[in-house]
Amino acid sequence: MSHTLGVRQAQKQKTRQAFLDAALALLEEQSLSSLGLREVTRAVGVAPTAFYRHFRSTADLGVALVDEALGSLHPMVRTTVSAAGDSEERIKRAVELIARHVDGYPAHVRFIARERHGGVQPVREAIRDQLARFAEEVKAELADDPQAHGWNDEDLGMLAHLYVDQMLLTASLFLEAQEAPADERERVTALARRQLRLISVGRRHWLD
Amino acid sequence: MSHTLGVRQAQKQKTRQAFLDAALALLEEQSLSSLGLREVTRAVGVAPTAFYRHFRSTADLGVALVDEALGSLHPMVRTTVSAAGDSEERIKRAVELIARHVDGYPAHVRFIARERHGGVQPVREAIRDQLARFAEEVKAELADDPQAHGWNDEDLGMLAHLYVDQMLLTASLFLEAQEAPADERERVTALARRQLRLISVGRRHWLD
DNA sequence: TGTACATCAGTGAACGCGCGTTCACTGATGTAC
DNA sequence: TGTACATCAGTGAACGCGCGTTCACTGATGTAC
Repeated sequence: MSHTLGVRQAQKQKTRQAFLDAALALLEEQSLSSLGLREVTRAVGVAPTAFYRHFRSTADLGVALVDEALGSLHPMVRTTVSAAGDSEERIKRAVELIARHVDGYPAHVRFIARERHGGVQPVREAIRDQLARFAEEVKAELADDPQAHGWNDEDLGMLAHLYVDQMLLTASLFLEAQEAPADERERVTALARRQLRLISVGRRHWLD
Repeated sequence: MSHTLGVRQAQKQKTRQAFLDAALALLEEQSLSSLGLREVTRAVGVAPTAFYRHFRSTADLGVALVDEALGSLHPMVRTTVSAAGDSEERIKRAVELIARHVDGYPAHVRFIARERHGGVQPVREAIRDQLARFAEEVKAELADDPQAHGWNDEDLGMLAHLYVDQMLLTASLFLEAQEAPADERERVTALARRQLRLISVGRRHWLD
């Protein structure tokens, strides 16, 4: 038996989501540190004061956006790393999955790439923590691979971070490619594959 | 015989530099997209209207900062890549050079990391272009290395981009480490070395 | 070298505007009996 | 089921403030003769 929310709670959540959506849209063309409270409420269509019923500040809203954005990234990372098949096939699939995620959630990707090094400390910290959790997940996934035999914990962590950073950087390249001539997408795909291939080679001969 | 600037020109350049310095300092705690014109002039100690004698807008000032910041990065990149010695020694030296650059120009590093994916388009473009030039330089440097025998142009480009991104990411990790417990620096050093080592291994066996 | 005029970096007053935050409010939803 | 009261998401007026930009200005520096 599922817990049904009261009408009031449901409406509140709906408004909250409207704030998150509106903010994310506005953030395609600016940084969080310049996002105005009134700007967001205007986009949602409520009074400025309604904002305070949901968030203390735009920084607070930003932290909520981090959870939403990296939540959607979670399944992608898992699928990417655990993709089956031989090395070349896995690389192809991984890059494809990244491209598809960027197509599906461009604003989320942009937000994370932008605010990871952005001007709002609590948001930077939230992203750092979430990415660290990601890296841990990736590390666990890597440890299961027979190729990881003989690897120590720190080496696995290093590789996991390398993959996570590489994914994010590739995602942001795909994002830029969205507003570029059509062949840019293929250039990014080729580059990303090549880089993953080099990491694969390094991985294979790490213990030589 | 060197061309000496008139008093007027010299004073103007001095004020312009004061604008750049003040802006860079203010940008340690916010993004360019929220930097105010009056905020900068207040920090410099001139009237708000003086700003327009030097820049059209804060975005324009941002582009000027890109040139300054990546200008200072230039020598570092060259030295890092061309560092002599065997592989392990080169890696140690490279990571050390990055750490030293971050100590010397923390605000420059922060600015580039922040605005690379930031909310101001012309600045993003300026950074992208400058980093592309960097990658070209690194590529030329790599091509001179005997290890590059048999590598095609695209593979060299891929490796160059990988190094440039890796350098920037490492630099921004060192930056964060500045306001963390002392041993964080060593953790970053160890991680960066390990990652460069993996890239080295991949590079060595690329043509296997 | 001295004089008369041109240039132009920096000034200071003024403008209209949107900002974040406060406060007492309204009226639909929730709850106790 | 009906009634009386409590809760609380969203309102709307008001505030003081700093913003970007305009404009005519000043006075030191530069230039022509």
